[in-house]
Amino acid sequence: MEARTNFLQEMISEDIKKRRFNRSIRTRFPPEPNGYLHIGHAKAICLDFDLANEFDGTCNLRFDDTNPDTEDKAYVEGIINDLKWLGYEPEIICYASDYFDQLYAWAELLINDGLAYVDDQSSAQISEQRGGFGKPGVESPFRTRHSEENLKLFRQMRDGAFPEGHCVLRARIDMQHDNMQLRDPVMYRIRHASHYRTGDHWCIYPTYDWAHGQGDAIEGITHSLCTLEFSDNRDLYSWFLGKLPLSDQAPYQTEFARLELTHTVTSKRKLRDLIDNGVVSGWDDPRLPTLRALKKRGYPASSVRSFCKDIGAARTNSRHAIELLESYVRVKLNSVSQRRMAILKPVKLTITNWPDDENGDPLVEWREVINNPENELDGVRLVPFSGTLYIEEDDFKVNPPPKFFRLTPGAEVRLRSGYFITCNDYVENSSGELQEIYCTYDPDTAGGKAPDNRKVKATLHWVSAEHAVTGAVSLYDRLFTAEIPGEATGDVMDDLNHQSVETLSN
RNA sequence: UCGGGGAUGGUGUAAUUGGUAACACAACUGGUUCUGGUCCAGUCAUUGGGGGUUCGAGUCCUCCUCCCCGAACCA
Repeated sequence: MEARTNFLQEMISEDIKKRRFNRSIRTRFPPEPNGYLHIGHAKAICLDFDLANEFDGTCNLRFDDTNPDTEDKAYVEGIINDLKWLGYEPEIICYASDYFDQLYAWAELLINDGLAYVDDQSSAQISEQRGGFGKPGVESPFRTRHSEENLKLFRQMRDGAFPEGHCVLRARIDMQHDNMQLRDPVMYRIRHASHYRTGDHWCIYPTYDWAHGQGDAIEGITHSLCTLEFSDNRDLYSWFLGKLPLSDQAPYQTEFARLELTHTVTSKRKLRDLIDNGVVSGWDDPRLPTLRALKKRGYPASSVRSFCKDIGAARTNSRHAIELLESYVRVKLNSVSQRRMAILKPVKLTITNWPDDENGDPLVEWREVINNPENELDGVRLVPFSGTLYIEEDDFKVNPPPKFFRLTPGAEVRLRSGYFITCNDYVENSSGELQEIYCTYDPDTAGGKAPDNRKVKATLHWVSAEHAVTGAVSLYDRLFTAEIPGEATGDVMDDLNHQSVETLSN
């Protein structure tokens, strides 16, 4: 795969060339601890970390924990582990809640500068006054409160004098602005809830907009990358930073398109619904696109990383075919996986001319089998071969369709690393189900090679009946039949693939 | 309705920044093969539409069309 440059790399190169920052490149990955990471986050993570690495910078992991109602410590730990599995190590692990004191102090600063005010209206009133697309908003009657009063009220908010919803702190920007984000956005709201890190120390919590850019500035972030839906927040991001006394050049925000994949969902709400409704077994169900699920399914982290690296970044909304991700997994697995033989749906196969050993029992031969045809260094293993074997039900057909190359009555095939066998007979039960297959083997084809160089059309997997170990295997398919789940009816549940898992055991 | 963003094959990303559409996935043909895997070869777009500038336009100008995001005390 060719590594192509994306617009973010060009942008950072340009900043370096123009010496936009007096410090090294610094990025951050800012998840909210209210769910686990999925493949969409993986793209953001790879972008944040790889960009930093590429330009000799660093990347922080910062938990955006400004909403005590929905966040939890368990998610923090889960996310840290998921990130580690993906193969990245943050420069530091930090939390928006680390900055609550600084944020509070800066809020008082804005109040003193007449740039923020306490609004006693309900959220419904504020929402209504915000106006709409093309309709300017109207100013709150509390917008002209004096700084001293605002400061007094804000401190009372902090000290728990008011119930939830009684008032909020708003930035004083412009109720007529075309960008709705700048119509006096809320900076603090009252929540009498305990926070998983700060406990009951605070009863006012900063909003995303008031916390995010400030956290970036505190950490010395240079490039704050996020997804497209935050585009309109960018002006607000810059506005806040422009009003604060910062010693470094302020970071700036750039957006890229989030990763969407066919036949799956990545919204936290939809994932949660699937779990809560018992459609899947949990956050790590192998049919989910969460990192812990991919891990459980056996996806190598490196293939997830190369996938993310190669899809790059752009500002175009798009949806990648899930097959592309799968192809990265296959490429990786094909090169590193040691092969083993297992029979999922067994049918008994007896070799009628197989010899006995000196005790009169069927001879057991230990055949040498290559572990990985892609890598000689993986060596070989010995596998027991005898006169009674299991082969895959699908590998035998009494009445073969055209182009069926495997075992049929009268046909000769190879048992991988074993012998050539020819089917002479088979037995079915009264209901026509296959019971057993009878074959003869050619002793001259040991190891699967014929001395006369005759070809055989198929090579079958097998397992010695006497030595076989039982087990259970789950075969997972995609969770949704539709490319875009829910596109037709609006409900993703309507597009569920009801055969997304098949568990076989014996 | 207003603001912001976007449009290159079946899918997604690229195009030395105005120089003759590349790479991957998918599909289809054929070949190889001790995994119907892998591998190899081949086929598959004149860039949303119109007009313009130019020797030359996916790249510049202009008009149009369509798509996405935004009116939480969510992030």
